[in-house]
Amino acid sequence: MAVRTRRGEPLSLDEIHATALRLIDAGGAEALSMRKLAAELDVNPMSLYHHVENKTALLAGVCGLAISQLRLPPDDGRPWQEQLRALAHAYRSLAQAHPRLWAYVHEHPEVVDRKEGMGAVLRRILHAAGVPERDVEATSEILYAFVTGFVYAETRDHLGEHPGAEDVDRSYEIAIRLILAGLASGEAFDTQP
Amino acid sequence: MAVRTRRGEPLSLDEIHATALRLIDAGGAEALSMRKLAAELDVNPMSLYHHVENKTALLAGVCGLAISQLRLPPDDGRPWQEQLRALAHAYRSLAQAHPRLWAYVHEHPEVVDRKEGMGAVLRRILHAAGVPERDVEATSEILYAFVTGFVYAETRDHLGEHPGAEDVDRSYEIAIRLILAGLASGEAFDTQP
DNA sequence: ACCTGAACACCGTTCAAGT
DNA sequence: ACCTGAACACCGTTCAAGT
Repeated sequence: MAVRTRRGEPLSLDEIHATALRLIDAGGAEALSMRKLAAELDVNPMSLYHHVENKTALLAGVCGLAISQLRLPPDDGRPWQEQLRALAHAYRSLAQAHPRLWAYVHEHPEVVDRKEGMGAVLRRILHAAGVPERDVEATSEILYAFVTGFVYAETRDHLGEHPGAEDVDRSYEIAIRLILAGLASGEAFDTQP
Repeated sequence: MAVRTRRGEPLSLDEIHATALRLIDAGGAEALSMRKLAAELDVNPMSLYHHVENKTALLAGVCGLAISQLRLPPDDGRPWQEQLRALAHAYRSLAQAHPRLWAYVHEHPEVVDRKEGMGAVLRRILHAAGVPERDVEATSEILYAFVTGFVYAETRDHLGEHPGAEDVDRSYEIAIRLILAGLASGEAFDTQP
């Protein structure tokens, strides 16, 4: 719409990422094309390849940028239940900020390193929650899948409409409590195979 | 590879669906193209449009076919825990039979009617589990998201490699037990907003 | 009725050439 | 160094024409 006054000035990676994110927020990652992005930047499509290896790398870059904005809750003295809530809340907030990008992240798990960041914090919390050492890793992956699955479904459902805050937040509260109660019971881990 | 002896005989919708499913099993829905499918059927690409409205409708058809193979556990007298296990098991088995198609289903939730089939059975079980009436619907969607999120992550992780049955099945068992224990505790539902 | 060939409007990406 | 135009190998789909 607005005519951009580029043309001449150098075209930075930051500018590419920012514009790509804007297009993804508007239409989803599947609607982003190198050619449309170039048009939005008022630049020849092929110029992009000077700053970015290919489309996959571009998308990975944008995802990495968003992921780096996840503020992981610190290891203060709070009970593990509160820390787990805080972590889930941080993740959900980020997804809600860029729901369409987050859908892409969920569909391309290879762009996020599960071993660092969220994974490490999750494992620490599960340890504090008394999960047996041998099950911490598996439980971490399970909870990651639960929370991402829930947030994916939630953001997808509400992409068109307004939030409808009331019901959604109650759903979220129930989901968190189900997980906390399941963990606290300890019943999930007493197998002996 | 093998030269098909079509050409002349009429080209049925069933044949199209079956061949599409085979291609999806091999390379995923994103690798399926109308042109490749036509080549595999030894037919002009445009002939497909005589049997199918477009690519989206074709994929919806294949998904519907797979979904219809879900054998929902009957309402026998078993305890709700066992029925929930059976339902989750049925869903997971189906996903494991066609993991790449199932990824597509997960990424396109509009192709499955959440109100019927699994949803109805889930709600019945949750009712039997003592979930308060007002929370049955929300809890059903939460558990659906949890299970699909887990199975999606699981099948995606193990698409290349062999199952590695031991660890995976233990993970699955922990996931189920977490949910069962969370539900049984009743702690998720005693809010008063 | 069922199939087809040519064509249109898109893609991502390579490569040789321009400044 | 950075950008570009033409070209290649793909897409989904429309439409008028063939049997």
